[in-house]
Amino acid sequence: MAARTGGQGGKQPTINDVAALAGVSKKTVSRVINRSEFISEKTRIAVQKAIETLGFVPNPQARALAFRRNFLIALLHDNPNAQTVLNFQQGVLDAIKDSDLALLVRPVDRGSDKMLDDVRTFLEKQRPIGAMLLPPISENDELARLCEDLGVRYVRVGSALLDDAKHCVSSNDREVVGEAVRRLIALGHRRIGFVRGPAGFRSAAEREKGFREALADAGLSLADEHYAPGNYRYTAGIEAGEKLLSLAEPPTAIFCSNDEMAAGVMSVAHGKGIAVPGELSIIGFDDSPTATHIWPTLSTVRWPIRDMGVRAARTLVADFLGPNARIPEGESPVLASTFVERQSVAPPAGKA
Amino acid sequence: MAARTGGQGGKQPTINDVAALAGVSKKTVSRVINRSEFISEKTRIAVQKAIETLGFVPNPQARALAFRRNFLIALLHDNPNAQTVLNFQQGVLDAIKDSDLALLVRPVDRGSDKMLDDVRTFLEKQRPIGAMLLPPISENDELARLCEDLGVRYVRVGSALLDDAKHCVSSNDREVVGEAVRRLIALGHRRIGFVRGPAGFRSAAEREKGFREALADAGLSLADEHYAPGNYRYTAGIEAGEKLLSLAEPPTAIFCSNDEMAAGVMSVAHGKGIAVPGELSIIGFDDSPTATHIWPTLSTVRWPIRDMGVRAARTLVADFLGPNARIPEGESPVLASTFVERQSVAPPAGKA
DNA sequence: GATCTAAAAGACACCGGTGTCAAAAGCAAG
DNA sequence: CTTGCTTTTGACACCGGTGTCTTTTAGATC
Repeated sequence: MAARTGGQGGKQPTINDVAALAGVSKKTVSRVINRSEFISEKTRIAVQKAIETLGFVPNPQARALAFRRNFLIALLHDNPNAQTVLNFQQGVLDAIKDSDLALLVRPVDRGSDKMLDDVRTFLEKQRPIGAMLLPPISENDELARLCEDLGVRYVRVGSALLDDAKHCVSSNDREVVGEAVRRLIALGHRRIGFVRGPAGFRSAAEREKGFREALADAGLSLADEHYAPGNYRYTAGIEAGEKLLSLAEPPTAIFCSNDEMAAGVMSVAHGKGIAVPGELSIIGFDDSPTATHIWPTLSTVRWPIRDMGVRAARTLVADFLGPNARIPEGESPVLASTFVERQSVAPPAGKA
Repeated sequence: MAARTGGQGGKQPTINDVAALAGVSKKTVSRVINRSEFISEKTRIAVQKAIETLGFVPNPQARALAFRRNFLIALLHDNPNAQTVLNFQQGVLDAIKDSDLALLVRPVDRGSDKMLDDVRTFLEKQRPIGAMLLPPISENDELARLCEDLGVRYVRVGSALLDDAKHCVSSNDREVVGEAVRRLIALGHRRIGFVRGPAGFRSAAEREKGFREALADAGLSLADEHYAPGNYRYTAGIEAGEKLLSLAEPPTAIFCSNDEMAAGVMSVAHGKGIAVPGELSIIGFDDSPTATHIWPTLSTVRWPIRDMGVRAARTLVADFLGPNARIPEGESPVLASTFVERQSVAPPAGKA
């Protein structure tokens, strides 16, 4: 509600204007802006008034230059899943809303051999305070080292601990996948198929581990023929569905490493006239919008991605976000994913 | 492939270091950086060499300060559709990839009464060169005026011309919706339902116009009972589906103003045992990932959103993007949407 | 009132670039 | 070798803030 100057593209007032109006030196104004404690209440109020009268907003470039530090944090991602990126982004923005920070978004191409150079140039140019690395690029150790070398703070977001807690935000995917599988087993499923994520993805490996552990705990194991590779794409789900559902003894339930592939499996089932969930239960992972937009709605694992965005921002720049953003010493960087049961899961045929 | 300094968080070289190494004044280095023409080839080469030796990267904050202009462009959005935002973002990044520009992302809450103040503060703080407004906030005239007042360039992205060509990028939604509807009519459909987008959205109005025009051209009209309101959400699609498919004489085809609502209508059809496309054809709008992830796959209108991102960036800052980013005088700011036919469309029952 | 001390305010250089304008260098013509 | 002009280069102030150090002010004590 600060009073405004005329607008009309007129020049923004500077710290000098404020100083002149308040009848103090610019350094004093600077002290007020930065909440210095060595300033008398009377002066502070006078300066505040001048600031409001002029509608003064400190120039962040000048501050950045003088502070030798930019009030920017960067989000680096190479993500096939738009919703995830955007939700995370939203969380970060929630966290930095009332601060002086702004968010810079930078997609990177992990396939390119110039990737490291690109990121280096970007970081050298923009000099953000810190960078947040989303999976799968968070799994790249060279990238983390690069940040370290450049003096840029970083946080790696992942499905498992990738680094020490100071540089890490993750979720307990493995356990929750286990929970989902135990649910299938409890319903009576014994032949449970698995569609894997792409090789080289930590998230894919974690989900597979959780899956196998849960089977093993129940004295079951994953038959080779019930295993399908994948790459997190819909088409891989189609292929996996074709493979698993053409078997003489097809699985009665299939766990897919993400929702997109689950949607692919489901459409193969529809095409073959296999009822979901009557004859086939399906579980996905991500709780993407697709999960609720397909029919029947998909049971899946919800990743606390927005909260992870908040947490990542706090981990990175708690010191810029005010006292209640501080993360208590020793607090775990692992946030809880949850299994969300929807229509796509039921007891196997003949067990209802 | 520039040679690197040691790294290790050591200080970045500055323009002074380069000048010293090359044995010239810093102003001369500045000329090289900015490709000034008043410089001899010999000096230029010497300076270039010094730059490469040191791995010098100009400090953008200092430049921003001296130029009185920040090398940032902002993307303002309040968008329910993550994929759209991200695709657009990607297009913008394609366009600015080899430039000095960076992208700042800023979601805004169009519901909040502080929205204008928030945006104003943001723009005053960051002082981007320009801002891109995505729908629906692109339809807000006050926001455009605010940019104007603050001397921030702007581009409004929309489904129809919202402003003069200098401030506008749009797509020809109306015509393409017409094309889709004509296709339905050509297949033999006569009872065609319509699910509308939210009131106050220009895009929703455009789609409805296109729909009604095409019907009218064929001598048909939209029966009141075949009309359902909506808000672009899946649940609205469910409600619309319940309404339209419970009629004594339900429509044989339904046009939905976006894919999400189409997915809702489709799941109602599945639930009622109505075959898609055998007994009901469905068309959506957006070509979101959902469109290909549901079964049967959804016919829809593809918005050239990534291209619109490229175009928006060029419209905004062609002068920063090199000569081939210039938009030829008089080129239309309207990009072509296309009708994408998939499985969800067929002749009406009994007409096969 | 004089003296001492701590708190508050200011002077001035500096962050790393660019703009302006003057000086130097290069070159052709006289 | 001058002169006159154009091209190239440099000196210096400046963009709008902050850091450091000094000076001023206010209050306490004698």
